[in-house]
Amino acid sequence: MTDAGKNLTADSVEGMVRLSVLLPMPFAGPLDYLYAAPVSEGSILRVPLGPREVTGVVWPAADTKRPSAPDKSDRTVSVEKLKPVAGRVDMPPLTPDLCRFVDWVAAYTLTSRGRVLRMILSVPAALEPPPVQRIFAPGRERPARLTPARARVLDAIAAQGPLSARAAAEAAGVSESVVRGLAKAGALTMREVSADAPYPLPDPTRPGPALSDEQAAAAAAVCGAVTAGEYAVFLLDGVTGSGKTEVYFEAVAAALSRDDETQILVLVPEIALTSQWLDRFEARFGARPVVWHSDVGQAARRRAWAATARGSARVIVGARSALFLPFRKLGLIVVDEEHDPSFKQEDGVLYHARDMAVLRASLGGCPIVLASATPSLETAVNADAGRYRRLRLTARHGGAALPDIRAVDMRRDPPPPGRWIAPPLEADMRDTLARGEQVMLFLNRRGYAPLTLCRTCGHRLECPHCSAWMVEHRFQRRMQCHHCGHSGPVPPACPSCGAEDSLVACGPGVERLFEEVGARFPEARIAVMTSDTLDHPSETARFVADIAAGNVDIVIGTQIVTKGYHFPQLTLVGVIDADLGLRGGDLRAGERTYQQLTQVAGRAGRAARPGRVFLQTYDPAHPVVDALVKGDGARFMALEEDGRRRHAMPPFGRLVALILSGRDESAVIETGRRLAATAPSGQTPGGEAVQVLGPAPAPLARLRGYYRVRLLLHQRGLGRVQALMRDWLKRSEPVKGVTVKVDIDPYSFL
DNA sequence: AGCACGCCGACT
DNA sequence: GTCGGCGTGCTC
Repeated sequence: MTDAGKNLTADSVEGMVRLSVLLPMPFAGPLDYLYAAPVSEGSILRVPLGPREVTGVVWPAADTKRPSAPDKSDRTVSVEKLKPVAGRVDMPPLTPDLCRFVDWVAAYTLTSRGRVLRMILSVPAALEPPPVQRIFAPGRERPARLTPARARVLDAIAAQGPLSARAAAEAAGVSESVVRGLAKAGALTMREVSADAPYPLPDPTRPGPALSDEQAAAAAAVCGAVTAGEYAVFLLDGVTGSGKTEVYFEAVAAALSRDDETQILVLVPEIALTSQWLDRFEARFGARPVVWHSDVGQAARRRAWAATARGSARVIVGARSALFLPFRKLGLIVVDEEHDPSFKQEDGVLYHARDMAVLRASLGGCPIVLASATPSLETAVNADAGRYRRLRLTARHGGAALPDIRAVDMRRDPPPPGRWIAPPLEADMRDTLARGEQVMLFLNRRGYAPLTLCRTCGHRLECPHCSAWMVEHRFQRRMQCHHCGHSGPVPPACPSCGAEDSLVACGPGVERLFEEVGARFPEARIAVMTSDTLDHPSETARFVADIAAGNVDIVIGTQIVTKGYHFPQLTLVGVIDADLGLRGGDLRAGERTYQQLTQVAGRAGRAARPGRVFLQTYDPAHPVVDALVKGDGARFMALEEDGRRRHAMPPFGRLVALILSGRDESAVIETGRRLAATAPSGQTPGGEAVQVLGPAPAPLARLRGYYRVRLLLHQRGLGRVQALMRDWLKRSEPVKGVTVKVDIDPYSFL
């Protein structure tokens, strides 16, 4: 880094240019600095800020066509106050379309541009020179004393080429001091190289699998857009097991084949990013893609970020935050399982990665593929309106049949008291196991039981920080809050009345189901897959390999098992409580449950043997259950669409949630009152009716010790709501100690 | 976001 | 008498 501008005098200001620099902090807009020469927009700089030095990005001048209102602090700071830039960072500039993307996301989500830039510059270490590694190569001298240990080290390096001290020592079975000793004696020479070896390149010329006619047609459509390098949105709508991945792999191959620079981003829900997915990618392209998600360690993140910015990373697969990587030349985006609710970021900057991915593709001028067996209503409506091009895959790959789905009426065929598997499911489990096939039981509830109460006084064990029940985790012998992570021992007596042996578990969790299955099927080998048992990726890989190898008879799992896995011997799926997701009445409950149950059902019978799915329900006539049983998702989604249209709910209207939270309950309530008093009502300038509901206590009225109140704005139309929201928030007097979060297009109603 | 400045309690 | 709690406020 240079020190341009040191000892700056008043006169030399004349020769300097003014630069707008956006900092990765929650400022309203860029700050101005001086620099000796013009610098291209997107360049990454070091600039002084008060007593410290920070990283910033040279920002394009405000674009009046952008949806954002101009920053209030637009008046220019006088030249005398400007400080000179401290230096430049050795990294290619952010591309103009990435800068525009930051502006758009900030304007859309009502956050500052600086906060969005912070998501881009998420790995400060990547901007520093890459760490060096010391490697040892054969030297000129012959060692004076060639001990056996020394000889083995020299042999290892002769055979494998230059090695680090650790690698050489390991290969020779000696300690690192032997290696250093050889270097000191001149028998080895030490060299410093960048620790970041380039990522292996995926090879698009390797032959792909044979595609069905449907797959080939879909692949051809996407590849055409990739080759043309034009913005286009495809909905790849294929039943579970139809081979959507193979189709978009063809598009990845086409993008890789364009030139040596084009980059590809594949977004997947975090839990679908499995070793099985990576193995498939490697089998197709001969190398693993660059992986990006929250569990990737510090060093790997730094390397992935830098390689993306420099263009040497060609294919990046990641969770939603990968959308904010600094690509140089994006040629294709894929959003797999596009309906998945986990694409909605629920804290910090609230954005929907699928929607923002479409925006990024449009700004970057590249095609995007949204893939799902159960497309979201939003995407389906866009496809029907012709904005997206729908590509259908109607048949399972390799001729496998879709599973036979039936409802088990729990009123007619209830399980015995204290048990959760109804007789029809239990009978089929026996038959399935007798045939040597596998069973999966799905219950989206971690722990032993969702509720523990006292038989004597009726007291319920609640989290001290949240309005939520403590969940017993019997494997760990602890009570746990699933919202804040608070945990404690299982109390020996009721904390309220003191009665001993009076606490009873109510309802099933996967651990309780495990107990029941163990009792009913003592011979069976059972695996429980939840975020508790799969907290390390290596653990997950072991479980998955074990199941795929047929070493497990019954898999019990939460939603973690619903995606991404392919277990050829699995033929029976039992959904313990198909009604679970339908309670609570949020806007998308029906849609989400339909999608989730379709995905779990899709785990059954993916290979030669046909699959069966049992849905245990107290309401077999419910449209969701009915649609699944009849295999008529289209009718269900049409019904859902009709309801949303009638009520002008998304995707035919807009919702914005305000979440107020603070430690002091009365201050939070007061904020709610003030916001309600100044709430917009009537019609927007565009003639769309708006209405504000609330304030009401949030469904989790207390979370981590914070009181939470919600307001919901509903606009009966699709006009922009941002200006209206900004005005509203400006009109309302803030209360100290209370934070107000704005969630445009909320998904979760918690 | 940091980090300073700034005004009120328990210690050398 | 100081050290230090973290509550506002500024950073080009």
